[in-house]
Amino acid sequence: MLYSKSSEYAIQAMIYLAVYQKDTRIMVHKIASEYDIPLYFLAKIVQTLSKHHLIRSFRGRNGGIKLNKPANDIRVIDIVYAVDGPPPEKEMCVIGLDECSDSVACPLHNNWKIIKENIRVLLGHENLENLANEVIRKREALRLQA
Amino acid sequence: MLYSKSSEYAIQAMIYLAVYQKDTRIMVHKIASEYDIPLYFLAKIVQTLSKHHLIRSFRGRNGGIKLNKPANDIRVIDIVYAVDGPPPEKEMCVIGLDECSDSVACPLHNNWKIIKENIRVLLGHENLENLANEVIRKREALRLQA
DNA sequence: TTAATATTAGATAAAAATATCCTAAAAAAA
DNA sequence: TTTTTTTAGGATATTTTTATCTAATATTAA
Repeated sequence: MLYSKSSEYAIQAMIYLAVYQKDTRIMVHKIASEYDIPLYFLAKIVQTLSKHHLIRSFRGRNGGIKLNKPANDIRVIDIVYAVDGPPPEKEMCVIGLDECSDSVACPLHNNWKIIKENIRVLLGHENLENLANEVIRKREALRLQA
Repeated sequence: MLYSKSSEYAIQAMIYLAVYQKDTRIMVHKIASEYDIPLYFLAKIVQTLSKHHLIRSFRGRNGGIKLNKPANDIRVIDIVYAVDGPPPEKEMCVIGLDECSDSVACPLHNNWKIIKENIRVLLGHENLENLANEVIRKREALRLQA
């Protein structure tokens, strides 16, 4: 949609950590099976997150991973940039024309610009704490309902 | 971004047709070199567009392709759907959680919903005639400037 | 110290997207 | 009719993304 499958998995994993973490280490295996993510694939992604210091990882018995910063200090966009890499220097034209800039815009340029800005704001604004709280709230609502 | 490279090329080609077409046939080769699209790749895409009746193609000398409908009757979204296929029945959750629907939404659901709707509206609203006129207007402005 | 357990890391594989090649078919010009 | 030109279509190749496997390393428990 906007980020890769890898980033999608990464966001899921990070939300999981934010929801369940009370300073305990959580196994990659656990997250993978919970969210149906291929284990070894997630393991790779976790390594990337670790290298970007978004999480800390611990080997061996009682090993696992945990957030490396307070959840409210990690934004969705940080995760996406870590996994997919930062966005290209010069924003690509949405319909691939190279005579496209703010001054000489392609015909869809201005409309897309607004939408892209909205996305950037959304991903930059949401932090893991908010998202985790949302998830918890929803679960609770579902539980009471049943 | 939202559509494949193939769709991007297709949009470019269709805009080209809308801009230059005066019922003349335009060679795929011409479009490919103009926009730096791999010729044989574009040829494939053109076949798809043809099968979806968005263009008509003619073989042999003086052959080429042309729009199959008035430019104002072709929307960007038609091109994207033709090339990438229609969108999936049930909209995927943007962060891949499957307990996600309007009633039980994932934490980013509602925000994304608005953005996705904006995109859909934009692509569904813009037609080739508008875009072609924009391109022509911009070119003219550039020409006068020089 | 040994065994069990989790991540790390490197290699490999499978799938999907993008790109290329070659021959055929069609159409017009010579 | 023959040649030239242009798209059509099938096969193949390359690249990128996603997924898997195996062995190594670190850590803790027994």
